[in-house]
Amino acid sequence: MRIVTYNINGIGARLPNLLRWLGEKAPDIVCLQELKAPQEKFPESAIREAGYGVIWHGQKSWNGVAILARGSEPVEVHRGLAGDTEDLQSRYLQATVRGLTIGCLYVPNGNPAPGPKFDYKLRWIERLITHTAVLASSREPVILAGDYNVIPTERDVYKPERWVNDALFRVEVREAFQRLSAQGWTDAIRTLHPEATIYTFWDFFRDAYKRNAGLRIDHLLLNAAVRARLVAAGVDRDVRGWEKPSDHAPTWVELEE
DNA sequence: ATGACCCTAGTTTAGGGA
Repeated sequence: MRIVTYNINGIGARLPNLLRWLGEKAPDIVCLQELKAPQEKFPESAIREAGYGVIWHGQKSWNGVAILARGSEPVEVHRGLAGDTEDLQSRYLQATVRGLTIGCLYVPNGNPAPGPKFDYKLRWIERLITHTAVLASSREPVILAGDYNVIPTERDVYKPERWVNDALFRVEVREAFQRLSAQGWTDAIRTLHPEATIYTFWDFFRDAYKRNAGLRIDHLLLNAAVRARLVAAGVDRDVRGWEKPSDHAPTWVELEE
């Protein structure tokens, strides 16, 4: 059973790409981020015709998350994170699918740092940490899949020295990601590939993909109940080389049924 | 250090992304 996170950078512009990928890979559960579409403009019928049940939380122009399930309907449990009633950004959706709890998340970018956007990022991660505490220790299987906008370590970026002051790599952010992980989450890709250079994002600028000047910022965190079932993890890197690609590539785990 | 590119909104240039 394959679970994937994929920042598609605009579902309007990326729909042909997304449908091709769904057809070729037939992933079981897909978490999408950056829909960049209001609720009513989500291409629900195209997704359903491809064989997927779906829930989504749209937003005009920016953000937006969705959970797709092949041959079944995700059952929504949470829409948004508690802790800030004034936060209207669509960045968190949680559902149960085929016995799994799936948190689909899109952490704020946070640049420029320091500044209000960076403060919002740090606060958002704290709200996430509060929300996930009980999930980490749950005996039920839970996966937190998404675009974390966090480069966890120097191994996860092509030139770490260039990123030390960036909101994706600043120590406050890495420290917060560490505290989240310390609740009992397993970073699937890094656990199965401890030394490998693996990226999930390549800038549109400067031929970043061709040069493999990438970042690893899309992660699947597994609680102990899922960790026991983990058999493989990777990135559909070739999708980044398709025509009109997103700047991110689908990032996945394979679980025993 | 800078700017390179892409998406959206909605009319043409600006904001956001990372």
